[in-house]
Amino acid sequence: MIARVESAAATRRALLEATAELLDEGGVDAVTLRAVGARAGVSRGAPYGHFADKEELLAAVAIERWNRLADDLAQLRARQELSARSRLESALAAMLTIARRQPHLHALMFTAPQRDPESLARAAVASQDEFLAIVAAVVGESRARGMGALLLSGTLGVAGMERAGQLDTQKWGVSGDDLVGMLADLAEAS
Amino acid sequence: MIARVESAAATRRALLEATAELLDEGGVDAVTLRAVGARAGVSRGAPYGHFADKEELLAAVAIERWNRLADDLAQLRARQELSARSRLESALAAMLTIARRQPHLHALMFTAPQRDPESLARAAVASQDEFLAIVAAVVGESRARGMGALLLSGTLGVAGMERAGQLDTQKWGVSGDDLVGMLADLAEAS
DNA sequence: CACCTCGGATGACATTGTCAAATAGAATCG
DNA sequence: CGATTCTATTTGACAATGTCATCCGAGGTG
Repeated sequence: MIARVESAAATRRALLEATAELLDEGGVDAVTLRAVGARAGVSRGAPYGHFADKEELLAAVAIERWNRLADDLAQLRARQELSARSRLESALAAMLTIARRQPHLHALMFTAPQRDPESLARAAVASQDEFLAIVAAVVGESRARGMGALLLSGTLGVAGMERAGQLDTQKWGVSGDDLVGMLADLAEAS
Repeated sequence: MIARVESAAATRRALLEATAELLDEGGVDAVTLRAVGARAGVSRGAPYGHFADKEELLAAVAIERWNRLADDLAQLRARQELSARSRLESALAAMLTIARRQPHLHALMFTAPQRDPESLARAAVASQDEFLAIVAAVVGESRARGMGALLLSGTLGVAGMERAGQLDTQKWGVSGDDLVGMLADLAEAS
């Protein structure tokens, strides 16, 4: 019955990809189980064979993105030809890029599901740990945790301001990129 | 027809308050037009006499909260018996308090409506200007805008991390309050 | 070949946002 | 004072949606 589990896993994968696509294209409102099913080539009820409900399907997409980010950060951390500072800048930029290119997905990554809030938080830990290591290379182990939390929050805040349309460069005299640059400076100077 | 406008305005007010209550109690999913109408003592269709659609009703609640925050910050700015530093700390704390006590409303305040994104952004400007003035009293006019953007983003980010359950004090060695304290230190030191 | 297992399909239902039509009650005018 | 107009509100209706109970059908097993 290997064909069976293969096909079942393929369906699950198609559902996740269809969900991610619809999310990027039209936001969370565009993600209806019927649309997901149609795009994945199955029926509207198929998701219930793989996920408890719609929220869990969305959470699964967010978790996958967290895992991919962890991989990206791990690879970044290993690039010793870069300075610690530029690795940090790249890490911050990577997180900001998600927010800019996939704003709805990014919002989902920071939205705790009602049913199982732990699953999302657990998926985020791997990325956070990689990020912590990158920060530690700049500020040292002793200050890494506090500074890491500050940089992570700061970047999330910049993403949030941008998404809300409240980071008018004319008004503030700085762009989102400037702000993450300031955060990186802050780490290096500490 | 004074009685008319009074009663119509009263209905509008009741709708806004019912929406805010339901939002606080059960999140945005708990805000159904039927529930809003029931709590406000009107029917499910009554909101359409005052708001274009559900989104505009929710945006109106967010706008009201922005306006109230602007008032609070203006009052805070006028309290000259406090040091500039403690006024700044209070301002940051005020914004974090909204996120903690009314997380769903706070999220709405940073969610641009599809229909009229400008209305929300415009309502936020008053608060931002008050905040800018409070920051300027600490860092001076020249650095106020850039630092203001950094502090505002930082606080928003802390709120977001807390709401997502991703600001584990054990893991990071700092609390949300510690982080806004770091932000205030940062301003003062600049 | 009969049977079973299980992913997937389908029918059904309650909930919801939305709008057109109907209603009522106050304001205005003759 | 009576007729009319205006407008906030109600109600009926409908399509879209999430969800579940039930059914189907293709593998694999005896």
